[in-house]
Amino acid sequence: MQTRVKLWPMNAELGLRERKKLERRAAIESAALDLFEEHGFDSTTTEQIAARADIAPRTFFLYFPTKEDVVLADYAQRLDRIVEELGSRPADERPWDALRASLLVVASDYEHERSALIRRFSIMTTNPSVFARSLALQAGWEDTLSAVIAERIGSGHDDGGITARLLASAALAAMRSAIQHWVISGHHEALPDLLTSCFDQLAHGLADVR
Amino acid sequence: MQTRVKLWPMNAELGLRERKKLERRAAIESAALDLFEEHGFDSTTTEQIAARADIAPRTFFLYFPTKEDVVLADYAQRLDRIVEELGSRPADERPWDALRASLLVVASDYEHERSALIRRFSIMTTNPSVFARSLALQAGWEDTLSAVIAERIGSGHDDGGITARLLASAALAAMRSAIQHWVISGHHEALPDLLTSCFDQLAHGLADVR
DNA sequence: GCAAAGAATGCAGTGACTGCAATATTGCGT
DNA sequence: ACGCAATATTGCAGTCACTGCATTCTTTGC
Repeated sequence: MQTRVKLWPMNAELGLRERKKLERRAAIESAALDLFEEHGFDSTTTEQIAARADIAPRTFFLYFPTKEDVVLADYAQRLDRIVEELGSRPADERPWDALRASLLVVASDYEHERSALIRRFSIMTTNPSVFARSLALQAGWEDTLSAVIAERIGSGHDDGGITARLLASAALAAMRSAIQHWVISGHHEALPDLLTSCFDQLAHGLADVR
Repeated sequence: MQTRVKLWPMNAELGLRERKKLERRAAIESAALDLFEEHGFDSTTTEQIAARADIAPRTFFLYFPTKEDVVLADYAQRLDRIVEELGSRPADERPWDALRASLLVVASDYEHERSALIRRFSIMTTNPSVFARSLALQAGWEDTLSAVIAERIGSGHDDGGITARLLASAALAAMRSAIQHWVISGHHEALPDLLTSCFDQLAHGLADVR
């Protein structure tokens, strides 16, 4: 068993330039999260973040497009991970099962990173603009996933991709529901179990609930 | 058969004050949408909107919390309509069917208001911040709907409301998928039909797609 | 008509974000 | 080592959404 920490992916073969960039990004991120926790998201200015991260105010925006995005800096890698997993699933597996398996990977990442996530989530749910940005990024996930799924189910299902979109959309809805429940219930149940149960409920018996 | 126009609900019994407020709100909205179409959302300032609506710049923010919200001014009433419909559904109907029926009401509203909606949608999909705000508002719908559904299914299902949330979330996912497809496919198919088909796919056969 | 409640306005900010021009740092060939 | 090209950082000046507060108008109930 191997504990995967990976704050940043291994950056052995990267040049000095790239490595510094990664480091700086991480420095900004951690400075920002600290400040958000201390003074709240709204009361923290990008200048303060820059100061603590030892960069010029202007430089902040070379690394993050908005203040909100700092809180959600991990989203891109999460999506990569999902897509990667989705690509490595057997071609004859049903899309729904492939989606379930792929999202489970992320769910267990989440489970392992609990404490770091709680920070982010609490900022996210507290602050409308961060929350909104988070949903927008997830909509991007939906686009990506539905494109991958559309490719998977191929031209047999030539419905303009609505089935693929629906699959992706439902899968992410399951994910959000599971996470939401996980968070508000104080992480009693394991996230992967919750997610599995959501997927099951969606696949069977959604219409049968009374 | 009765055509329901209702840009604003009938405001016969309202006092002058309330009536003026409604009018002003509508004036701001229409001024804003015109300007957004002419010059784009980003290049339109709230001052310009105020100028065209004949109000002081400061007053804009008495009517709308953000510039984004002008584009999404109808969302509150849509939700009201859904909840109202949901409340009038027979108590023994299955939640999923009740949700379907309620969202169909809004879908047919949408269908009838095509042209007005296209304006909004094109702004929404073009502009990230409007899109994000739209998703945030829909998340609010999800909260409301899942609370209503939770009440409906009662304490027999005492799972902390995750089933209710999942139902609401899936229903809205169906709605979004249907709308998205409706918009990008140029409104060939009728929105209510698309929505029905999404609901059906979700309820049966989601897991069976290959 | 009058006083109290509520709405509109003006003013003076704050802070996120941008374009641009100047400067510093790094990578690479010699 | 050295210099040159590429790239990253910085500073500056500006725009604009949005806010609090004090002031002025408008409506309403009497």
